[in-house]
Amino acid sequence: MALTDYPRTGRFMQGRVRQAMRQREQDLLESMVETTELFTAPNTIIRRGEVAQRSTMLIDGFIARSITRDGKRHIIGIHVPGDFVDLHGFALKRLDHDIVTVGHTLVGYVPHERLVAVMRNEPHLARLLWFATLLDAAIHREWILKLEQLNADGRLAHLIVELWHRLDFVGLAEPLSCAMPLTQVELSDACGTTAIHLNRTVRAMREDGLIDFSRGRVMIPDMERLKSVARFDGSYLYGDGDLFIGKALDAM
Amino acid sequence: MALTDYPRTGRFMQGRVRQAMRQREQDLLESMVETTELFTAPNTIIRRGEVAQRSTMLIDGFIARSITRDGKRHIIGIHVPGDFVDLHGFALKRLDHDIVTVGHTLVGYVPHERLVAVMRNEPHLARLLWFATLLDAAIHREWILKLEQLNADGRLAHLIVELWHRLDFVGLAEPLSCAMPLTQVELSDACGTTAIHLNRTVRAMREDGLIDFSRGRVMIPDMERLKSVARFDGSYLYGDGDLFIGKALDAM
DNA sequence: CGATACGTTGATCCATTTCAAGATTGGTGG
DNA sequence: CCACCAATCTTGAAATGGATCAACGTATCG
Repeated sequence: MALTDYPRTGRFMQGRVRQAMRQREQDLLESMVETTELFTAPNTIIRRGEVAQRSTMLIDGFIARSITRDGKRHIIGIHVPGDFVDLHGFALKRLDHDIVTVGHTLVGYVPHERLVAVMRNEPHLARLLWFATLLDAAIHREWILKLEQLNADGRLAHLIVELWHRLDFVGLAEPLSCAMPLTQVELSDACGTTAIHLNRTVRAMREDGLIDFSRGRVMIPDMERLKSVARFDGSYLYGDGDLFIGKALDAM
Repeated sequence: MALTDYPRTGRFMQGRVRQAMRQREQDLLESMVETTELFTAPNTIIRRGEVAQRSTMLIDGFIARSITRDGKRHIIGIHVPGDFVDLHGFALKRLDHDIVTVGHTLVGYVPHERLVAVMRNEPHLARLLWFATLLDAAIHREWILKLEQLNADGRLAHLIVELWHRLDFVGLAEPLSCAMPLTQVELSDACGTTAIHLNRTVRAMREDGLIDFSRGRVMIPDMERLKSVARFDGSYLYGDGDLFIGKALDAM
């Protein structure tokens, strides 16, 4: 997958409300990226508590939000290309979690002063940015639900199905597989289980024909069955399927 | 506690960035409440999937966000007076969860067309509203963390300490106690455990002198010890203590 | 080719669920 | 005011999912 053969912000809100963005706004957003940076090894882009002067657009690869407590790392969110990873850092100023790259990652940086200008002069685009942070919150809520509701196999299934859908929105999923660069330790950090237990869960699900990992990808032989293990209902992802949202946003 | 001896929106952002609101903005917000409604029995104000034409300001009492899946209810967030409970419903339009009252509850309704006007004419107040939804998201993240990190006693301790702090922000907490109208079943729905297990956990914590429930209140004999059981770090609540946030918001 | 991260396995212990039932409380109508 | 009903809280015993401790295999890469 080439890293630079498409606009750097071309995936923002793709599959969601991107069609609500006017061409002018798309160009403006693209021009707001001041610099890009490529990480080829795990790296903490922003640390919890830091005061950020810029926000990060994920262009390619994966990024996790993590918090380390009592010496143990916990992953509280995962980002895919097109995500405005720490847009909330603009209004919140200091973040309550770390932003860490996973595998090879290309990001673009948007200085906060350019966001200030958008807030002042581009109310429609500003609304779209607000909407983007609300989507994050909706995903948070689903994670809360899955942690309350499911045990290890369901949690893992849910994580995979969610990532597949989000990658599909931005054109990065195959029908029966998608990239999955997280290690088992990282998966366990995101599922709230021990790495050991997650490993056994993976084996059981593999033997059951639900998932299979190989070379940074996950294979999903039977999506419907995996969804049912995950009790997955994708409406929280607010995809384009629900055309109403875009219209509602326009009417704002 | 009288229900109407203070402005209906007087607690919005209190303890957070309310001091960043100009008097004009405070008056404007107050005038945006079209009607109020008092619930004396459990009630679902808005149902998941519904298209809302107004948002709900919680004036007094408690409200939970819940999702029912596989016939089991899960609580994914709890609101205290001053919270703009479903402000995100304005931009998201349809909600991904229910909004249910807990005990006696007084709410105010703000029609969405008045929010549209704010978006157009009041950029500073609009930013504050955005900030309010980002606070919600920060609380979501902490819930994810607590579910990944803690077991039953820690989760319950965390829930209580968080609610105590949020009530304290709006002047509704006593030094060693606060209102706690949730039943044990509801607490278990919010902690991701069985009601039975939560009951045993409550007993153990009571015997240990950590918490005690009586007549809709929770007593906290030793806040520091409870915080340590909860591994509590309140920075995610973005309280006034961090004056920088308000200033950052003004500079936006 | 050795270091280092990653994946795998076994055995034991503990937290939590499940099923089943009883006790307590609060509210309502007679 | 009491009787009764429903919701809430409480307890017991057995089954299970997951954590923990301690290894060992296996990629991968400089």
